[in-house]
Amino acid sequence: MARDMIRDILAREKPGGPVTVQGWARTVRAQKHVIFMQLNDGSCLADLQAVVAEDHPDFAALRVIGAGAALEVTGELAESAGKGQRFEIMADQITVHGDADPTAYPLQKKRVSFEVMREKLAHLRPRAKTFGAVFRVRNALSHAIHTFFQDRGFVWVHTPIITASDAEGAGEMFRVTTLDPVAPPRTQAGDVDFGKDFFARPTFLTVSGQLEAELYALALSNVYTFGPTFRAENSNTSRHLAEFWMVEPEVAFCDIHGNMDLAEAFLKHLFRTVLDDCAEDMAFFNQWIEKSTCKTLEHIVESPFERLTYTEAVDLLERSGEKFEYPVSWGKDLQSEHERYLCEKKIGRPVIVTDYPKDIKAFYMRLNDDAKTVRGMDVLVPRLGEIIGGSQREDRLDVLERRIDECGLDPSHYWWYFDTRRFGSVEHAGFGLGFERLVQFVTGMANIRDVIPFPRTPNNADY
RNA sequence: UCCGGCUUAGCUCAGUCGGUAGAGCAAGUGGCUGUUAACCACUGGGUCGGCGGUUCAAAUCCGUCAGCCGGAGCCA
Repeated sequence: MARDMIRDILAREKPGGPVTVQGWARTVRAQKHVIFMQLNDGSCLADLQAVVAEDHPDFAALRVIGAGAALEVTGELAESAGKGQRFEIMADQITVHGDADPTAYPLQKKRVSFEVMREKLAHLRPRAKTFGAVFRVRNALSHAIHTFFQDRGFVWVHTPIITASDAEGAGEMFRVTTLDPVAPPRTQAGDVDFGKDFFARPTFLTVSGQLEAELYALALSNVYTFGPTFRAENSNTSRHLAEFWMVEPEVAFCDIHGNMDLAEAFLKHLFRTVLDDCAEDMAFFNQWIEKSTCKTLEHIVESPFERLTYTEAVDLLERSGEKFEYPVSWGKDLQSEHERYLCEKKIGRPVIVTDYPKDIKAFYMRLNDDAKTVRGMDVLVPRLGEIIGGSQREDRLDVLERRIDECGLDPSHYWWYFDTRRFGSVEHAGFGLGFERLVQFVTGMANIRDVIPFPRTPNNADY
């Protein structure tokens, strides 16, 4: 008989008919005359209860089935005689595909902290309710990202994982090499000779696909990247990973205003989609993980985003009378506390701050006519602060070369990037979104390591 | 990487003044009216994060390394 997914069964209007469910036992409650088995197959948060009556030929053997066993149950779908669920299966045929020794299986009916699941049980944690919900929502967000861009005619560009450029000079990079680490070839000066390495030059794992995405935007007009990026920073926080996924749209013939419109529509689409399509999982997060998450997302979807220049934002903060741990002054980057004050207390909805001082932003952002600020933009949301960072790019060759020089970067690494400003340059803009931070924000999960299947952090790559 | 806290049974934790270890949950066994993290009774379960030091004696004091948590920096 064909398999029925629990999600589909629970969506039925009426009981009746034989069904076959394949899944894992969440708990088994064996009584003298009846056994209740709670089954989950990952298709949704809810379990389906299988009822084994006393006259079942295997009743005695089935009493000792423990949590974690892989089971296949066929039987009539009935209206539940007990409270707590609409339907249940009156088990007819039961196959135990794989038992789980209860003295050894760690996910028993008890609370296990996220830390333990992450450190000792990362291989089994997708079977826990919270992680099932996290990874279904993560999937829904990935899908929504592609849908948003594909529906608007954007081309998904697969930018390289291995790169020779150091992008924006932002962050330590992981070196990629096939040289013998014990006895690498040396130059006459005694340095490691990367000319003899696999690519005949030093190479690294990418820290951003933005520069490559710009090349493709200046040919295909609307593009986006969505893939893994790597930072070798020794960051030990609940918001950083050494390997994470990033979304980076890039649009030609577009200035910073078009960029802001895109970012606003993008976030609203993502939040609307999870609220609609992941209602059961989102209700779970709202009840157990972060009590304000659904309200916050609804509020963002319904609110027009406020747009302020950095100079206006600093002015508002200075006049606010609010005491900040870090004082505000023009020229310094906004701290998380400033960002949160702006959109939570002062404005009361998402805020996009633009036109930052050039000295606190990257070389590729377009210089304004005042020669002091650049066309960068940060999208700030309640509870998190910055969720998106982007800019209109510097499209003038002479200004770009000057900025590279000012930032102390080696222009010889960027000859191909300069060529796009030499041949058919046009204004263009884009932004970046850290995917795990998005998942974190939507689910309310406190630690970023719990929203990626296999977190990579300093001293941790066990699974 | 910096500051602070923490690391004891499978899990969550207690452990006084330094005298060699305790609870709840989970598990096992038995019982049980259709249960919902079922319930009731009993039972088993420990290299006190690693290494080193002080002491007659260390879970406890000191040093060091590692990890986790919170904050900061870096950033996404």
